[in-house]
Amino acid sequence: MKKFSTTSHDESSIITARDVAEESGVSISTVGRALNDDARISARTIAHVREVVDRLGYVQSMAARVMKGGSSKQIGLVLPNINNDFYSTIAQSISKCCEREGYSLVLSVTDDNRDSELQQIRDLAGAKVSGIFIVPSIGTHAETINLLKRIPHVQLLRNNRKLGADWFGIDDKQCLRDATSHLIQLGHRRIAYIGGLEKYSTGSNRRSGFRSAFKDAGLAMRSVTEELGQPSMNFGREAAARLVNSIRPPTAIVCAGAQITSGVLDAVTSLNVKVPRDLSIVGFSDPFWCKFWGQGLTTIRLPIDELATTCAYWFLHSLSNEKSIYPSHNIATSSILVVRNSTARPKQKTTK
Amino acid sequence: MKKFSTTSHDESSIITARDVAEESGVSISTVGRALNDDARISARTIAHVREVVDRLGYVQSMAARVMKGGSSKQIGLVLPNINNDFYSTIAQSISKCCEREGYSLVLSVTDDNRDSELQQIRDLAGAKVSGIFIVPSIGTHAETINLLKRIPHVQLLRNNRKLGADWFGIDDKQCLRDATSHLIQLGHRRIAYIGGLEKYSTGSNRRSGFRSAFKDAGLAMRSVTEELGQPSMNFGREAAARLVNSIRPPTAIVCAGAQITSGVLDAVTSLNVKVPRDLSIVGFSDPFWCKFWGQGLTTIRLPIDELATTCAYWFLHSLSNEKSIYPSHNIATSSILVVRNSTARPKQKTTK
DNA sequence: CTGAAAGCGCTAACAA
DNA sequence: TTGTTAGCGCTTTCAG
Repeated sequence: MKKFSTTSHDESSIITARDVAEESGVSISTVGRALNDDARISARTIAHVREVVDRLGYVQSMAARVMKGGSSKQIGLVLPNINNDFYSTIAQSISKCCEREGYSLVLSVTDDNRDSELQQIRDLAGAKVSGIFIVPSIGTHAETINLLKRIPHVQLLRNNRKLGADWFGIDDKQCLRDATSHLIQLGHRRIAYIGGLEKYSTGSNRRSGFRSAFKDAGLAMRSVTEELGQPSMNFGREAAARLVNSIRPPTAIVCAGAQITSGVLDAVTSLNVKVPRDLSIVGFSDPFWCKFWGQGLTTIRLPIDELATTCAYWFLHSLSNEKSIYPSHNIATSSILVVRNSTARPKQKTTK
Repeated sequence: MKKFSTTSHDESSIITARDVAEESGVSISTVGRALNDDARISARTIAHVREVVDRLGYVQSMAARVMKGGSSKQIGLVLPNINNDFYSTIAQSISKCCEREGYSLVLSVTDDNRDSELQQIRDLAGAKVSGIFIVPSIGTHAETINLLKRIPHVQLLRNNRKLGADWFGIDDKQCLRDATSHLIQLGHRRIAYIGGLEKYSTGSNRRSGFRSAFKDAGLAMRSVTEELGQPSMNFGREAAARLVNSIRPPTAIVCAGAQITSGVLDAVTSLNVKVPRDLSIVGFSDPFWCKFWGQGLTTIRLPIDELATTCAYWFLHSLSNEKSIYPSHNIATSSILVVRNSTARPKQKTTK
């Protein structure tokens, strides 16, 4: 039998409900009930058990509870990465919601690699997480999809039709149409679009938004360039450099991705391009430093914080309220164009 | 008894080793052994079991393994927040290390709130995480400390003496001394320091670095101001505004915190202060956008990525190699001052 | 090489 | 109001 000192908790073996039971002279089930505020247990016993629990520093074993069919009270968050403002804001918001609702957050960073994604979702399944927030990678493995059939999940931003129907994202089409229209109205015609590959639902929607701005304006897309690639800073940097150094550089660039924007800004800064005199730029997403860039960067401000929070509460509540009345499919449309000083009329007319 | 279709995995109940055993006509223990590549199981059986496992989409239950005394293969990461470059870089690095070593990462965001910290560490203890990375809050509860006595953990950046001895951080004193010396050498004397409270180990070390720069230069700290507060953007903004609007504003500001730096830059930008003509600024930490600020922000570049990676590998290895030969206590000193264009000689001599 | 059985810590159904 | 007991799914002896 174990012995405990009253003040120190250095006892190396793990404290179980049984230890608490012995120490407080009741049975194991009484301990369990006391901790769950079971109505059948007398207030006096509850208080006593609680006192012993505190003294011994007992924590309930999640493993045992899960084995009995209980919830793990863990939620998975599967993201391409976490070291940029866009996703880290999402993580922060979701994390706080989970904490308030009594869940722990298991973070999986996939680097947009489907193998990594599969491995991590296997782990989440093994841990019997109660649910998963996922920004799906592309070419998600069939096994991943099967695994997710067994776990409540909600997609964020990107939308893979093979996964569950629940999705929260932004209106990608609208926000790129607004950004592009802004440039068109300023008189730009030779506009370049730098965005993610069409394999990403976001990439395809944003590109279609870009194109629809031309249609709205009744313009042909003659002098337009579209650069599609990985939604990474590197790709943005390379694409921007390529455009700036081309024979007939565009008079404006629209960025269709947060990390792409960073890359573009980096390239443009090192190449010493005068913005907006020689080139107008519209960025994507509005981290707080955008106002610092040059004389201020014109960007599409996305309500990612609200999006993540709304999504998190909806999801966590639908987990407890057994798939409540809420609708499945949502779009947060409220992205707005913040016009600062990186966009202006083009120096010279591009169409006569 | 359950029935499985060969192609679909929609069976709603959970697939256990027993299901695999039945389906493949061997015993449960054989399944377990096959999956652990036990030498005693024939290659043919292993292959067969594996095939069935893949077909049924079986995933081992972590809960059951943990109950048998196994490792949860989960690691906790306890941070004040995640929505800024500093901590999100740490999270990214640690996440990748954990993935490579076969661990999942449980993310806890404390907001520097000790109650939240306690709650989250209780959860981590309940989940029987194998270890914890923690940036401790201040005034950590005694119960938190007791809980951590039972869980291998390593502190990051901040150092609470009441917790375990393992710590990885930066040389806070050195980096602020370097930053301050730079300003002194440029001729500044009326220098303001904006940093975290002394309750934070980082706050106290950085302040002492600031002061030692004056000592090194043989200067009294007559015209110096020290603003101490929460290491938040808001505090940085307020402190900077206060200084700029004071009767005798400083000719230079040293920031001793990443978020404080953001706040200072924000204030200085909105107040339209001419940098470096009227005010020199040294920032803390070097996210990629620092080169965009004004003509480029002079900052202290910290090796946070390397720090986190080193720490993660050391920690994860010492978890498996039962507290290996590595030393306990580490400092990564290699922070360097990146001089850009936010620092210059002061407009007029402050000391005659 | 493989199977049977005990038990990890907890919850919940059944007794008392 | 409280105690007893049977598993949850796995690993790990000990027997074949």
